Amino acid sequence: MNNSRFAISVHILTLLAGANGELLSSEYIAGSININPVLVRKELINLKKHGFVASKEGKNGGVYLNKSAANIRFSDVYNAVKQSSLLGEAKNEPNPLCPIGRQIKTHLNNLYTDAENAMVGQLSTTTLQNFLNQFD
Amino acid sequence: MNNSRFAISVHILTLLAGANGELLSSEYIAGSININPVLVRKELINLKKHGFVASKEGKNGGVYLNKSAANIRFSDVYNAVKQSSLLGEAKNEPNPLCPIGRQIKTHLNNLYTDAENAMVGQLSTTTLQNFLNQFD
DNA sequence: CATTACTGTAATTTTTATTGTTACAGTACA
DNA sequence: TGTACTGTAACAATAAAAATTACAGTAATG
Repeated sequence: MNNSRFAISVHILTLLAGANGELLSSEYIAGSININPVLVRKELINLKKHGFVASKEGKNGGVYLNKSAANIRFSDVYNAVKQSSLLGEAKNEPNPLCPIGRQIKTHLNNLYTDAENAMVGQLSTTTLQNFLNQFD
Repeated sequence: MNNSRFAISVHILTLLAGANGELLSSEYIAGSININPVLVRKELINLKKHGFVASKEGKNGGVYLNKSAANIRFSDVYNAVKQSSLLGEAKNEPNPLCPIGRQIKTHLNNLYTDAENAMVGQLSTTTLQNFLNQFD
């Protein structure tokens, strides 16, 4: 994860889970996170695509949770948001003439996959509802 | 991890582990990874600081592994290289007036710590020697 | 003892990624 | 028909990463 998209998505979902079905505007959400509303709307596109939230356009519109918080695991959020490899991808193309360079991408990918699976397994143990319950 | 430092460190260590004590120059290493030699040298500073490698200055100098490959676990490498939070830190400061915003950093940090621990646990199951053995 | 081949490191530039901003079309309520 | 939203595109600003240049320091070697 190179950017703060996971944190932003979790923040959005937590706000919505705490709103009890009430619609929240991207302006309001952005105010809580303290980022630009357009960034929130961009992130919402992705959260909608994955079925976590739905929105209502027009006046008095806004966003709401489209799935029960107890049925949203953090592994789901992670998978919805992830884009790049967990441990960072090398941008270079290793030297194919070097016996190590030639094969390292393959072996690194396997290593990364195992590491990521372990992490995702841990994330799957917590739901949005669990998370929300921690707030006073 | 925001950049490819983990991959670069692993690549360096794998080359050295395969070199059987022979000194490798940063130029040679950079050639295998296909990055700038200065980046290699910078990364070597860190690997030296953590005792994985040692170097010899001057003509015919170079770098060598300072620890047996079987005693270097990937979790050690990860810990030596890591700098930022695994899942990405939000740069913003959430709104302290919002009940969610006020507490989310704490709860997110706990979540991140658990996730990272799971991943590091997995990384600790593989040594540099295991990794090297996978190469033809 | 000068030349050569390295490491070590600082300073700077270039490139790429991320985040923020502006602008405006589309939608729905009142 | 005005107002308050979402949805998006285009672009600008900022930050982070990577590459480059430059050179001092060190050790082998003829």
